[in-house]
Amino acid sequence: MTAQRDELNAVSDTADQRVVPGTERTIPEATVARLAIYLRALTGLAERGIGTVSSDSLATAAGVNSAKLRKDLSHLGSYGVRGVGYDVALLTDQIRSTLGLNENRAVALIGLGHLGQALAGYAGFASRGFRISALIDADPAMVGDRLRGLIIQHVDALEQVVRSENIAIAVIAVPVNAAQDVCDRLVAAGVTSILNFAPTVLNVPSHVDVRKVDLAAELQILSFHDNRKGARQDFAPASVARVGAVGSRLTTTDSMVAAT
Amino acid sequence: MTAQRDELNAVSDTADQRVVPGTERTIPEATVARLAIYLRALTGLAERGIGTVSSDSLATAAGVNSAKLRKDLSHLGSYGVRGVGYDVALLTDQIRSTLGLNENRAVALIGLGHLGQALAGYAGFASRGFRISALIDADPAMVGDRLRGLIIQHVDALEQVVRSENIAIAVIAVPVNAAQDVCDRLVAAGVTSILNFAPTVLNVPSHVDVRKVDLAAELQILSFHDNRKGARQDFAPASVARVGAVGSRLTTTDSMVAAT
DNA sequence: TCGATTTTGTGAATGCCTTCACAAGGGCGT
DNA sequence: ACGCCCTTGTGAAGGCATTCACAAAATCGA
Repeated sequence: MTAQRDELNAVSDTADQRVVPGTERTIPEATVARLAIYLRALTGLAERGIGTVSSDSLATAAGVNSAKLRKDLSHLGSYGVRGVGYDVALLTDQIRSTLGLNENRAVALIGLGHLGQALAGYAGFASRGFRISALIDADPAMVGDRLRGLIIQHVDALEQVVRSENIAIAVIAVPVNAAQDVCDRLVAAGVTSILNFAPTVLNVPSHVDVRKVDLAAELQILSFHDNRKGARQDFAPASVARVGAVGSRLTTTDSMVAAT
Repeated sequence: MTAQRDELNAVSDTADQRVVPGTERTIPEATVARLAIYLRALTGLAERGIGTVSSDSLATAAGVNSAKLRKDLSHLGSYGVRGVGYDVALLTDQIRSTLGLNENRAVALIGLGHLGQALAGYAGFASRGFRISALIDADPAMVGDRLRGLIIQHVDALEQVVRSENIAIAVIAVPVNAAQDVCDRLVAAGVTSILNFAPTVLNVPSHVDVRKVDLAAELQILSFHDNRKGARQDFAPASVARVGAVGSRLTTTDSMVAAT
């Protein structure tokens, strides 16, 4: 899955990438997912005035091991300096560029229930490369209201809004039974990337990427492991940390559905 | 510093398959993550009165291919009937049991900002095996208020609440700079599974599981793929003029400030 | 009873990711 | 200049996960 065989990707802006002919730098999906984490860690370092960082400490800050970090960075042809480490500012630029975050990306948010409103107000979007540029809901009572500086539009105007703002990324936070319909309309209007919070599988054509966040599923996965723990070492209240076999798992939301 | 529990798993890694008496099997992590999806799909089928389902149609409903589904189910020793399919009710039970969802699990929710309040009201938790049994926030103005039938408690009482309700699973929805502290206290109070919405890496001892949901990271991953698509040729559907050039440099340069 | 048909369960093959381990490169002190 | 030490970058190895493909059930109709 994960369709998208990528070919040429010009757009190298900051540092010149050695664009070796025939070397289509294909970056593993798992690596891409971690780049976002590295970026976050780098931002933290920069704020603390740290200008250079070793793979070891960056890896620790990002919660991975250093071999993995180095392998990941090697995929984007990054420039570390042996014996020294990585330049924080340079690496930040490299990753931002790789992720396509160099100018803020316009995002549409559909559905302004509790979750939608929380997302609308989430500062992390703005600070990390995204600008919510359209708020859409189906409730007539909400339409016209102003939220975070934007006017809420009716879902009837969805296509028009998406087209006029040239939006490629949308966030779906509508009730589960409306999700597929909204999705279809977004896709028809030209959206190519969707972040889905509705607990349902969305059907999309193969050129559209869908990522999902299923909150209850996350808890269920935790529940599974918790269940196991309870069964294995019979209890042991928070006193001693049995550091034996299983390491703590640190996992991310997964799933990249690329459609049929 | 910042010890990383990942440790070099020099110790037996594959050898920790301690099969406890009973039906303990080892289930791949990737499979566990999908079980939650299957469960959701099964619930949908049951609601439509469907009593039996083939691996093929269940797979379609869950957005995976049927071979993967069957392999997954084989790990939990499920009983499908050859030539017929799976009994929806039976399979539902099997998965619920595997995930440890047989009785509702108590969950504590820490942080009642916009996101926290949205989570508190999320019906999907209750309907899928979880009961939020404690709401905690640091804002004195909120403490004592009633939200969704629960009284908001002050974070000072965190340990006491967690212990008295015997809570093993917690959801962290506090600002990023408070997250590690809250995490430490939860762990000390006996919590063994954490779902983290704060955009930071949490440090925990090895017996604790952390899953994280990083909303901005999800968008960034989409951004990466979208970037790749745009760089290719436009295969613009119908009329939509997907601006070929990535140009349009408005350079909003709003730097990065820590989210919260 | 038997053969046709359907669909599961699973070894085997393949491919992706992670981890290992070390040579190559670069700075720094003397 | 010259070693010494540090850290990167990366082949190679090893583990998981996915997919393939087919034999083994199980039902049904005649």
